[in-house]
Order: sequence, then C-alpha cells, then structure tokens
Amino acid sequence: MARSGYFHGDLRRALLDAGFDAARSGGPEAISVRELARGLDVAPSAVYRHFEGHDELLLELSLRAQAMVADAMEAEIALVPSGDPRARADGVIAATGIGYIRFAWSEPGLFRLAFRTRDNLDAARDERARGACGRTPYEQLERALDALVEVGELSEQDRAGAEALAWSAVHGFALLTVEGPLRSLDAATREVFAGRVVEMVRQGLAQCAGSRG
Amino acid sequence: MARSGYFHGDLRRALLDAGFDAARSGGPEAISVRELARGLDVAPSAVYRHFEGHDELLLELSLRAQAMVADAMEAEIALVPSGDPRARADGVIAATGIGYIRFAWSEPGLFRLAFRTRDNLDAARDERARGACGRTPYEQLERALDALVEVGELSEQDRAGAEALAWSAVHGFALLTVEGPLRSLDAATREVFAGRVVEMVRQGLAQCAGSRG
DNA sequence: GCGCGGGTGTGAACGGCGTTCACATTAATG
DNA sequence: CATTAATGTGAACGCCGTTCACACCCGCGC
Repeated sequence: MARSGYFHGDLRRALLDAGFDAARSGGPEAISVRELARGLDVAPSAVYRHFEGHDELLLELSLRAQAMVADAMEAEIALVPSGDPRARADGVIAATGIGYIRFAWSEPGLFRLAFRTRDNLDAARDERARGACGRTPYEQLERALDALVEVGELSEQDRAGAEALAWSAVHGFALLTVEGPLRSLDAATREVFAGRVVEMVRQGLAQCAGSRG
Repeated sequence: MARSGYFHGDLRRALLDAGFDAARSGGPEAISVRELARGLDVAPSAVYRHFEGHDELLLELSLRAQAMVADAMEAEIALVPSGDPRARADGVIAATGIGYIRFAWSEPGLFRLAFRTRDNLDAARDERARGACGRTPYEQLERALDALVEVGELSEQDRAGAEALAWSAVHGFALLTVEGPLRSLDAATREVFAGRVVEMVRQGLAQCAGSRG
C-alpha cells in the first residue's frame, strides 16, 4: 500500500477503507480526518479533494455499514425454511429482528456507525439511503412486513404502526445490549432475551392486525 | 448574575445551571468547557477547580437529567387510578413507559443527555446513578415490575427478562421518535404509536409470565 | 512531441476544543 | 496580622476540522 510517488492512486477508496477499519474497532468517534491522513501518509487537506468534509466521509461510511446490516438481515432471512406461508412470514419477521440484533453484537462499532444520528447527518443520510434500494435495514423490515400483509396477518393501514413497533423493540434492545445498561449480559442470556424480544414483536404485530383488520 | 470581583461566588452551581440550559436546547454536544466559561466570564481553567474535566461535568448533568426523567415517570404513575390491584399494576407499567416517552418528546436535549452512552462514561454513571436511589428511571421501572410480581403476573425469575423487554421497546421508540427515522411523526400519530408500544410491552410481559410461572 | 489545464497532494495557517501549569488573588484560620 | 488553602488567571500544549495559496503530474488537444 506504499504510495509510489506524488499521487496516491486511489485515495478516496483508501480513506473509506481506513475509516471503515477505524469505525470497526472504535466506532464512529474513531474516524478523524487527520488521523486517517496520517495513516495513509498524506496531508490532511488531501482528504478534502475527495470528500466535502468530515461529515460527508462519515455519511459515506455509514451507508456502507447500513448495507452490511441489511446483508446480515438478509442472510438470516435466507435461513428461514419455506413452507406454510403464514409460518414463513412469522419466521421472516423473527429473522429480520434477529439478524439486526446479531449484527449489532458482532460489529458494535459498525452498528453504531450505521445508526449514528447526531449532527444533522440524518436528513442527507435518509435520502441517500433510500436511493440505495434494498441495501438498507429499513427496506428489509418493509419487505418482512410485506410478507405479513400478503398472508393477511397485517392490514395495509397498520403497516406504519407495525413498523414503528417492530423497529422500536429491536433497535432498543440492540442499543441497550451494545452500549446501554444491558451491555454486560453474557452471550447465552442475551440470546434468550433477544428471542423474547422478537416474540413480543410477533405478538404485538398480531395484535395490531387483530384490533383493526 | 454579574460577578462582583475576583471570585464568582458559586461557580460550580453556575456551571451546572449553564450546562443544563445548554443541553436543554442543544443536547449534550452543546456542553463545552470553554463556552460555559465564556458565558460566565471566567477563564476556562477555572472550570477545573470544580470538575475533574469535561466528562465529569457531563456526568453530573446527566444524573440531573436522569432524575428529571424519573420524576416525569413518577408524575405519570401518580395519575393511575387505584382500584383492582391487577389493573393498577398494568396501568403503572403503561404509565411508566408513557412517562419516559413523553419526557423524551418534551425535553429531547435533556433526554439525550440522560442516556448518552459514549466515551466510557457509563461505568461511572451507572454506579453513581444507583447511589441516587429512587431518582433514576431504572428504579422506576423496577418498581413497576415489583407491582406486577406482587400481583402474581410476573415471576421473580422472569424479572430480568421482563425488564429488558419493556425497556427495549420503550427506549427504542423514544429514540426513534426523538432522533431517529420517526422523528418527523406528528404529535397525534406519535401518541397512537406510543400507546401501541406500551400495549405490546404489557402483552409481552404477560407472555413472559404465562410461559413459565 | 509539446504544452497546458485540471485534478490531486502539500504546507502553513486559522479558530476551536479539552487540558495543564505556574502564578495571582482572595477568604478564612490561628 | 501572617499563613494557608481555595479559587480564578493567562499562557501554553496538542488535538481537531477546515481553508487557501501553491506545487506537482497526468492526459488531452495541438
């Protein structure tokens, strides 16, 4: 990776990779323009040839991390056996949540990077994330809810509420276990609790349907 | 508030108050040693006569904010009509969650200050928060669960799991609406969703009891 | 084959931050 | 009244993100 001469070759890619590594071990706070430049033997100002600034760099990396969360969820969903569509829809819901939670456990730094919210980063991220169709956790959740709707376990009008419900519980649990008061739970207990959380969500969604549709 | 002479009078208190105001409108990121000192016409180094550093100042303010969350929950619980103990226990659970969520809505800056988790602030905070008995949201939740246990709707052994369940959903929902993708929800919809979240928690807790006790 | 323009990297600087330390000032104590 | 401990000062350190004038080099059009 030693640079040949005056030019670096692909500094943008190199910055993204280095930033990714930094976030992986230290979370989003570990991403510093100057430190990345130092690591790549480059002047700090060179970074600004490839990114508007620190925020845009973080945004780009956050999208990368979000895509990884989405992939993890998709992988978990892929394990759900097909069969009775109703049962499968339920299984997909559970897998979606479990995939999200397990990713948070296995890559806490990237998880925190993906769902970092401060600094008015959000608006831009939301827009761009919606652009990267199918590679965001939001999309995965919506697909899982689609399955429920198709099977008749959820009405169209309850979708928004159902989404809030499911997301709240799963995201909250992930946060509490990654950087909250539940972070010192041992792996086994964590798994048990995770199972109960998705079970609670499953029932909550059923109730959603039952009370209206 | 103009200082009389060389000494300030009660700089520690003044710093805490100013920091509180800053966090109230701008969240924890808005708390800066230098800016607080500037606002109080004091040298930045003077702050270090009263706090070990930035982190301890934030910790102190975070405890103050946590106490306010606890108060808000307690106020909401006080509104629950007494009567059938079972119904009341359920009502207390709901009020606990609603109080938490409403506080997050009415004071987002303080809410974020209270549950800020980065920078290894946590260990110290957890310890000190436990010291300030009864004035932390954790204690409020535990009391609400106590009520469920007394009424027989929850077994002792399921307490930990129940706590994780309830907290995950409520905290997650609060976060998503305060600084997450649900932050642009209108007040009415927000209330409806909040109701569903606590309802989901109530059922989840019942399920907890049913599957074991 | 040459020169030039535009993309890329440099180095120094700016203002901000948290923090430290030697020093000045004051209030309280004996 | 003299000493001491507490409190505030001012200048510095090293970090950060960011800007700007400048140096460098690749590739395009002549």
